[in-house]
Amino acid sequence: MTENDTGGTARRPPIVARRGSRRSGRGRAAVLAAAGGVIGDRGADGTRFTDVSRASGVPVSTLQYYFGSREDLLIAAFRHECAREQAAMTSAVRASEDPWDQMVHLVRVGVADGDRPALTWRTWVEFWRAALRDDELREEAHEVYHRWRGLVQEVVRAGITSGRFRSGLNPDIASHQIVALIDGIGIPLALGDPGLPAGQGTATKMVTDAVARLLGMRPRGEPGAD
Amino acid sequence: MTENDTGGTARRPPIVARRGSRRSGRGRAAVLAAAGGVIGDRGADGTRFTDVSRASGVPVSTLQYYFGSREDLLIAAFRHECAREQAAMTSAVRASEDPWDQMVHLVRVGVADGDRPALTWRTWVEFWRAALRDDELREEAHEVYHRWRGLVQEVVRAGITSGRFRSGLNPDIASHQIVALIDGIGIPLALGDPGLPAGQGTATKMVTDAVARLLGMRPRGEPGAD
Amino acid sequence: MTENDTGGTARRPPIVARRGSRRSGRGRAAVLAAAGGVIGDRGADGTRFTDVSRASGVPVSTLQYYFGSREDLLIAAFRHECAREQAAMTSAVRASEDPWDQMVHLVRVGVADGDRPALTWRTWVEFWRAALRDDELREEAHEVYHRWRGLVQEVVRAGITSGRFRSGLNPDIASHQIVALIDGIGIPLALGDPGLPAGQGTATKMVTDAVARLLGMRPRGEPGAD
Amino acid sequence: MTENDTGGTARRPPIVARRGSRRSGRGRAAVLAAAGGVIGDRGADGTRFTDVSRASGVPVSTLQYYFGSREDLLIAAFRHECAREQAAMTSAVRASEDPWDQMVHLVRVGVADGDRPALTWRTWVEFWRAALRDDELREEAHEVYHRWRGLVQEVVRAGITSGRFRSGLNPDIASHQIVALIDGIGIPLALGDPGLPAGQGTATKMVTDAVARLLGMRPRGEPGAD
DNA sequence: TATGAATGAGAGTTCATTCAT
DNA sequence: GATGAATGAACTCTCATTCAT
Repeated sequence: MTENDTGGTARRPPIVARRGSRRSGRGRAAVLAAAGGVIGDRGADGTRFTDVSRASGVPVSTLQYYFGSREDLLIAAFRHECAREQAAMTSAVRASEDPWDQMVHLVRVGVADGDRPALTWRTWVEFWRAALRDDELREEAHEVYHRWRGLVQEVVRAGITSGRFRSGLNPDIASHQIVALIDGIGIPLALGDPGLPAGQGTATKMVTDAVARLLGMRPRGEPGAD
Repeated sequence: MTENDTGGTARRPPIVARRGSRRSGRGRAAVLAAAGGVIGDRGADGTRFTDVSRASGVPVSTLQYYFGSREDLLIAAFRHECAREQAAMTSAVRASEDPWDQMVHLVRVGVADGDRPALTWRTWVEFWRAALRDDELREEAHEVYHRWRGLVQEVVRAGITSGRFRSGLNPDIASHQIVALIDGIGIPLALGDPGLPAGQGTATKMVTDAVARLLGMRPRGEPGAD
Repeated sequence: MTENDTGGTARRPPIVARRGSRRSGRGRAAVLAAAGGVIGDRGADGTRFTDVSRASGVPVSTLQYYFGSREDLLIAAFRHECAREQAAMTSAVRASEDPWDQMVHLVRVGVADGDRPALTWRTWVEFWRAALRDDELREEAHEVYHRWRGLVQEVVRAGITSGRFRSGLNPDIASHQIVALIDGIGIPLALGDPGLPAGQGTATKMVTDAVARLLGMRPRGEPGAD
Repeated sequence: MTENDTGGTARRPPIVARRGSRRSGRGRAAVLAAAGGVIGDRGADGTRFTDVSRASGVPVSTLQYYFGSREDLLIAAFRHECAREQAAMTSAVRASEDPWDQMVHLVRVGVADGDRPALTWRTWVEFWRAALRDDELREEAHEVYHRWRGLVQEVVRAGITSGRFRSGLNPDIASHQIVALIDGIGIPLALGDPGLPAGQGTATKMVTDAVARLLGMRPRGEPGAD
């Protein structure tokens, strides 16, 4: 991150690399989950060692021993979250054979307006914000979006091939548009925008509807125009 | 002991109310512009009084005299930016009579991938991030989005009436979808995503294309489907 | 914004509880002595962290680590002084068996116009002043005075029983009167009043004389009136 | 005072000398009364220009124009209080011809445990505290105590002459003892000591009783011993 | 004469980090 | 490997004061 580069050298212990170590491995994962919660709660910049320590029950100096600097801890936590999201997306695609169904699943998982959408999306906003100014995280973000759009493109291509989606579709462009729709709807969700049509799943429905139209599908499964 | 009532009443000088006053008014506006720059540059949380002081040439204590606390300064800066954006949007609509042209203008202004898109969008990401955890800013954000979607809805309605857009269109839902597309494309722009198709204006083109399809228009102006 | 939760929980390190710990315990006691000196010298309100740091050789941040806030440091320092005074009083009583002698000792210790009376009394004035507006210190002051008067009352009772003091004496009232005499003479001592009859021990003599008369004793040990 | 000698030269305008000026004279007196209240309330060290400004309705810069520095304002306020006290004492003596009655009046006025003893005594503690470290105020304090004891001595002498008080009495010493009793009882009063026997006027009674005994008088007016 | 605007100095506090077990 | 103790750096904020009407 950027702020609070309070003097001192960034003594990053080799532990960070030793991902697979049995002992600290468990601790690490638990800590990362706790850290993710704190980030969603207080924001990345507001996340102090003390907070993660309280949330995880691990002493501050141990956290530093595990992760190095505060910055490294935050990065690790974000990576953790990204990996979870990635896994969810992949299994969403695997849940069906039909391209449209797959797309619907993807959108549902992506919009995530089921249980507590704000919390999820707050974390994403934090992630963007952090990635803006941290090279490592920006790199991570690029990869995450690359994979994410790759997944969408696969589905789009399958849909074109199978004739479910309109033929003139450019999968790359479509993936950008679809991902933009999902991320874009996340912002009012994160902010708890009272202007959003009420009702759980409304955001998902709006996005699904738009995606159907972009892909040349009717939401009800009727043959698309074009 | 007693002294040092750090808490207590928020000593916000009356300046805040006196927006139009000659002296401090000028100073304030200039400072806010400078602060906006610093926020885009270093992030809101990374914006120290010292930074704004350096950027504006105004002493730190004077900044505090003008705005009260650092928090208040940030809020004022964000409000300033929002007002600018709002003005740009409104004049974008006024630039034409034709609904589709108006929509194209709106998208162009909104996506803003002309000169330095990253800088603009970084500021927006900062704004969202800040609004997540500040009540005042969240309120402001809701209003900004309310007005922003209101503008889009007007255009959509005009387009439906004039027959340029497809008839079954729900203006409210459409406005959510269109705004989401624009915000959503802003994220790769902010992050400098190398996966974005190269070329200035590409993002705008992708969004315009998607909007055309959502509205039932062909980008080239051919009669829309539906 | 969110960060900088200056308020929140009072991060007072557990050190406070662990009085007997070897390491910090020593440091703490030394610091408290130094702080007491600074308070007498510059006044409690004029006592900055920097001053105590200079006087004790302990860095400012360490002082905060030990005591928490400046307020807590001052309170701890006052408590330290009170404990010392209390010990001196108790041992003054133990120095003799005869009630009148005990009383004389108490007055001598209390008036303390031997070496540098001003310094001692300045600290007490500071203590009163601080206790006026701090609940914790006021509580402490009440306890100190309670014990202090308790001691006097014991001696008075013993004197009544032994026949040395006049019989109609109310020990409670007498203790208030005697303590008032001592505290009251402390004020010109603290202020270096040039109106005080010259000579070391004069203040003690004046108070002893008054106490003798209140108790129905002659200073020289002649049988008292009443 | 001592603290907060924040740089800058002590530019004291000549106004301070111009006590009698018609216009500002009124303002000055009102301000001093207000300042006295603030001092009793928040303590001298806690008394900021802003506080006095709020309490008096006079702008900060005007206060500075009137009194010069914050220190000067405090000194003027204390002088104001001392003058009031002095007047009260003098008129207390004038209220009767009989020395013992005069003494009783003096004690009553001095102990002042009628209406809100704590407030009055808090101001005195503040005065002592301030005088400890300010040469001008210490000088003032010496004068105040000189006059105060002078008054007591006069009464004592009259009492000796008239045969009301015991003959061996040393008026100077007696005045020190009596003043000490009064000031000394002021401390538990200022601190709201719960150990003080309850009931309005109790403190006065205890002091009067002690004074009677010191002077060789019985509280009931019977001929004193010795 | 009186007052609002502006500013410099200094203080407390938070927090990441280093060091020694 | 893990952790408590100690400390330096930086930042926000308060407040008296100066300056210009």
